[in-house]
Amino acid sequence: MDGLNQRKIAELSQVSQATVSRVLNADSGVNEDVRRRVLAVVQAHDYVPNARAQSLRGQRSGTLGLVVNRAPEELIQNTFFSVLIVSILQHCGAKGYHLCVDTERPLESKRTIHEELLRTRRVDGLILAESQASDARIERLIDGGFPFVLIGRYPSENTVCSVDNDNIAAARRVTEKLLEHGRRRIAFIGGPAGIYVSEDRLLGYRHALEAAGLPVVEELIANGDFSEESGALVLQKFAALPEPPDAVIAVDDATAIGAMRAARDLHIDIPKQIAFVGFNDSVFCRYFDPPLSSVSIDIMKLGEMATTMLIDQIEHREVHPRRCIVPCNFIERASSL
Amino acid sequence: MDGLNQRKIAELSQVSQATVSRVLNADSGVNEDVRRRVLAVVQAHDYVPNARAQSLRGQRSGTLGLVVNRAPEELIQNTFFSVLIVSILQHCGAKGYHLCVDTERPLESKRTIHEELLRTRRVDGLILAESQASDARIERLIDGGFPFVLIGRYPSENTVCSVDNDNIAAARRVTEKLLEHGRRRIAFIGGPAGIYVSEDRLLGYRHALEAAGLPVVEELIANGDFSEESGALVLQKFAALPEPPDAVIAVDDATAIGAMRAARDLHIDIPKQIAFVGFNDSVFCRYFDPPLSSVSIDIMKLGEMATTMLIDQIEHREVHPRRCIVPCNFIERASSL
DNA sequence: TCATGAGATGAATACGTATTCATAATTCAG
DNA sequence: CTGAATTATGAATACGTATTCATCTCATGA
Repeated sequence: MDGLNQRKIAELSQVSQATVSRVLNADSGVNEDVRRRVLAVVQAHDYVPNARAQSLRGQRSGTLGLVVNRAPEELIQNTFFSVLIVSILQHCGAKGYHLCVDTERPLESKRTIHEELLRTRRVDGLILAESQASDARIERLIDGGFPFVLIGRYPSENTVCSVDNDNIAAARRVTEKLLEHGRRRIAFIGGPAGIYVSEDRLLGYRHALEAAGLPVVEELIANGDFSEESGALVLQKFAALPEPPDAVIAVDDATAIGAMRAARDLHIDIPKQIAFVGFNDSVFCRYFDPPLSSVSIDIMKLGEMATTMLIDQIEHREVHPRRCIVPCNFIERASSL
Repeated sequence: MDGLNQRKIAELSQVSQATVSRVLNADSGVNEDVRRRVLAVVQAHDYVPNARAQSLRGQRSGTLGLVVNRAPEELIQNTFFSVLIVSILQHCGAKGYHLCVDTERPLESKRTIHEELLRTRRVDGLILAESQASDARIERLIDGGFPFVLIGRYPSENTVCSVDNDNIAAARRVTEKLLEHGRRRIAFIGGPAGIYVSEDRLLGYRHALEAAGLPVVEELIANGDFSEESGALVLQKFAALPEPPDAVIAVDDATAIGAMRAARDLHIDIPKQIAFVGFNDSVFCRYFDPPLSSVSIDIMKLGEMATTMLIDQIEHREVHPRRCIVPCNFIERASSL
């Protein structure tokens, strides 16, 4: 154990504790001899200042919080989360912050993790990666004036700092591309109702069809639940239609792959009879047969922007656009050519 | 902003700050009326104690540190990391701890992240997920008497708390299984030299061969670097041998898949002419053609044990076995049948 | 020579909590 | 009814740092 503090260093250096603090913080106005003497003692005893005391005194902890409010399975399956963490971690480190990660506590505890982290002053700000963001908890953060950045979308966008993919634009681009390739009955498989990612992608799909003067056929729009099974089920329904689709855009790679397998099982030729496109560009997309086209999301960029925006807020710098959009990249592979 | 503290609550409740503290900490010896009065004020003003002050005063931060000392690419590619975090997160939460994640800082900063976190008292203990653990930094942690748990292996095992897979046993089991299936020239593709995971798995492979009375053929043992390319390269060399292998165990799924693709490109029949087995049981294993056999690692368990052991140390409980081994599970798929 | 100011340093204080110590109020045994 | 034991509470202190305020020294200029 240490038991070492500035007072001890001060004694050993024959100066006051205040001077030790000044030396350590590179404060001006300390005699060169004294500075050297103190530093010598500090080094000799390998003294390290106590971060707890610093954060109590300094009113900042130097720690950012990341709240991941998703089901464990989702966190594990999806690389989104790990890439996000790595990205945030890198940028935190570069700017001298630490990162505290938490998931929402179960209902048992009254206090939200947001409060637990922010209101107790454990962290200086929060990055929220929530599945559904429209939430009373967020209102409380706004009311409290706490610095936070939302990854995703939020109804009142000008109030809240947020970072998001250009889901709408990306889905639109994918749809347009499929139209270019001559596909005419393009279907869409979303996630559960209310998930904004799914809604936005559906919106982009609609936009593209409307812009092309094509009807939006409601029977070609279905909901899954981000699982392979749900994709397969939906595809079977699609295949049973009098006029089955000649292309499927899925909200998710897993859904896309489920649908694709179902199509293969029905001996439907991919991509000749039907094309498939997923979202996320998961590692396994290129291993599939045929390789699955997918929309690659720049998660590293997402994390970078979120971190930067949050730190800007914390350090009272102007946060330029309150909402930042990171463009996606459509990776075309054999499944949609 | 809050600006709320126990003194203010005390004033409003017409008691002393000490009493407020006692009420909040469910201390005995406080009059029921007073308790109710204080609690009413606390709730009315939605007061939350300041964690910074608590940790300064209480000599504990209630936060664990997780240090991930690996290349960003590795963290992103491999699900190991994200699963580990999720697991640790869950068990931290259950026991009332928070989790601070950090990567090793670049060399620029003199101070190790270990020191940065532990010595500054930012966290109460550390979980180290390092690629090569044998390190002077660890010695310093031991000397300092800091609580920490190593994920992986360490030379002086009785001194250090560690959690690990049974890499040796698992590799041995895989090899034996392949022998059972009639494979006789089994090759092994490892990672870069010095990575203990790779060394342990190689050891298990050797053990199995020796136990079966078979020679360990050095030309069937090669090093990759956890990448597909390296797997492919090694396989091409293997294929060019006078007597090519009839099975390949790779240290890693990526390596295995690279090798498998190379074999396919050479029109070698899988698994008839050559079998493949990887490690990690990545999501994409089952999507591959043929589906890749792989050793599934119970990362959730790993995280649980590490967290439990660390918290036991921190709370001065006896830590039963200093080293815990989590068994792996061989998932056989078409690639090795 | 003295007043002025700059420069260096120590003393004191605040950050917000938990805990010890002292004290007042109450109870109990005799 | 008194002294001792118990209980409830407030005052004081410590955790370790950063910063303000006061003090002291020394040089400079008139």
